[in-house]
Amino acid sequence: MTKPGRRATTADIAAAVGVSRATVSFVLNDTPGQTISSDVRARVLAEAGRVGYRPDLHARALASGRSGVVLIVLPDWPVEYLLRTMLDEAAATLDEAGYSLVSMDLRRSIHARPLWETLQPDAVLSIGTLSAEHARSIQRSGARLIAPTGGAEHLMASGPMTQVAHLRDRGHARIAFAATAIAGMGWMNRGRYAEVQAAAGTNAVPTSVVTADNAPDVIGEWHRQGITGVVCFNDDVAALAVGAALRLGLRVPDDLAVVGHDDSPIAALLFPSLSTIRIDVVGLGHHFARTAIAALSDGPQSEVAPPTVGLELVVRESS
Amino acid sequence: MTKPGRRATTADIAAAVGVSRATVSFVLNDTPGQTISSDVRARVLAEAGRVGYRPDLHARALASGRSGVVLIVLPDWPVEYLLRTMLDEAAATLDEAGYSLVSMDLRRSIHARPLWETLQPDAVLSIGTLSAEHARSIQRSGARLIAPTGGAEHLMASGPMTQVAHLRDRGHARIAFAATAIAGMGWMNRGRYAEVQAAAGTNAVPTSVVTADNAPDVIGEWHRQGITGVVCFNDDVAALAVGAALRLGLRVPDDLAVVGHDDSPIAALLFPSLSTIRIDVVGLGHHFARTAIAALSDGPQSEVAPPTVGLELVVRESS
DNA sequence: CTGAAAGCGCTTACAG
DNA sequence: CTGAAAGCGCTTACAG
Repeated sequence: MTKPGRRATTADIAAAVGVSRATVSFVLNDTPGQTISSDVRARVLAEAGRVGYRPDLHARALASGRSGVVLIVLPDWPVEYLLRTMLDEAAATLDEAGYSLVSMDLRRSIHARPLWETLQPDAVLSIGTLSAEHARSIQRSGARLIAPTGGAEHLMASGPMTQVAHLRDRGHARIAFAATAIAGMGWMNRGRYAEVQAAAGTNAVPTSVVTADNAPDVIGEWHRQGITGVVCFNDDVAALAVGAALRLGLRVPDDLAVVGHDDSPIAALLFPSLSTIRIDVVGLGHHFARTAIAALSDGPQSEVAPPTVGLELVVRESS
Repeated sequence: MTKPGRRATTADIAAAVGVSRATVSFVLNDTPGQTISSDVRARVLAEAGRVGYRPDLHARALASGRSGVVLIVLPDWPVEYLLRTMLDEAAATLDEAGYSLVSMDLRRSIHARPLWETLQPDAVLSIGTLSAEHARSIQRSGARLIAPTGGAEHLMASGPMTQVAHLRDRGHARIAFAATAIAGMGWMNRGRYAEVQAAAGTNAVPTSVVTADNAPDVIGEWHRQGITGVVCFNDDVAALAVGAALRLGLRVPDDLAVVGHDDSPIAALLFPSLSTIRIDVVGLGHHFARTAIAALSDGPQSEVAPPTVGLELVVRESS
């Protein structure tokens, strides 16, 4: 353990083995293009193991100019369970390439400084749409900014299509779209609604933001209008729609069929359980990681093809 | 902007102002115990602003031996919505003290290296119980390990007490405890159950892990035994219990009262909505941050008093 | 009270 | 093919 209370450094190893620090660095990093005698290599490795050598990451980052950290900025979407799985996959993929993934979300309290300022990552990967100010701030920090063109939200455009098609299959001609009341989701509501209209082949699809307070009124009104199928922004909204229908004495799915989105944990828990759209988050995570790795590699800036996000209809009791 | 394509350094500022780099550092960091003429101070600040100076964090960390990063290891608990709010508060508190908070959870894929190895944080704050191996790994990384004595789970011991008291108030003499099937929560199930028994004043409290599959059987059996009140591990379990009761044709809360725990988002969404226990996560977050700051401060290692976690009963329709 | 100098622990062009 | 030397951008004891 060399000197007590101090971590071993490359200098310690170099001195013990009787080579230069450069050689130690080459061996430890498997630097390509270096020819180290297998004897020296073995002795360096042995000594490193003996003293429990652990490189100082800050020194390495300072010398190499790369921190090995990729920061991912999570969108302000109410889909944490989805993001988790996606992050797991992205982290694993990045790890194989020698990067470690740190995640943050933007809706932190106002005082805390964004992590790209305090972590100095090599790259910042954004899932959702970034404000111009944040984008500038990231550029200024020196990190490479990687954001999917148009934002990741467009990746799931086929969700509403699938929802509508399913209700059609079930024989529901008159449908409505239930939007979320979550702040900041307005543009996403509109995007989904537009998809629903396109899939339904008409602009005359009733729509409303559905909240715990207004759900009975909205659902009741739709029922009176002859609506028998409701496409929901997500499973939380679907839960409200189903709850309201039940309170009104309607049968689900007989009087009103409801389809959620995201296959959130509550979808299977509810009674009746929710039909919904499951997203291939593993594929998404893998794609984001590959995008970051490609952008960080020295080669010519290869454009990364937009991913094909797998969406799958999960049929349960509510439809 | 000094030289194009390169960030300004303290050397650039020092040269422009005509002072040493040390002076620049003293001014920029407001280093106590230094006497800098206000003229010099102003000129350094002005130049720093002009060139948009941003310190290199890796260089700073290497020189100072402190990274300014606190890593918080999230427990593998199914309470993400709670942790989020707690993290917000902890991050804000740490930020004021000059630290930035990074969070990770342990159930990442096996290949990804833990963040304490790749980030070299000053401290690692653990919320839940850490495996001995992880604890050793953290120590080895050089980070200061901060873990609440006995784990944070003990902080909420009074939750079950409140649940039981509430059902008693509602006139339910015969109660049962519904445990969660989530892997790794066994010890927490047992802890909660022990609390329930203590609060009920008897060891004869029926208990069972409740899953989507067995819920109707379990609830039906309890009903036949004369149980009228169910204390649940959390709101997800409560949702299962309520759903099962409804499927069996029981009225909630008339035939069976159910109390959840955590006040998760679904608690208010469900029909009937769930009575539950709300946790003062803001207070918790603040406490964890203060603990870390105290541990990191140079002063004598002051023992941090265990926090008083506020728990509040939220009465809704299910009880 | 001030600032020149040493040093933090690495990496990597470059000279041998 | 090898390794001595310079350098990354800061901080901070220490000498003036």
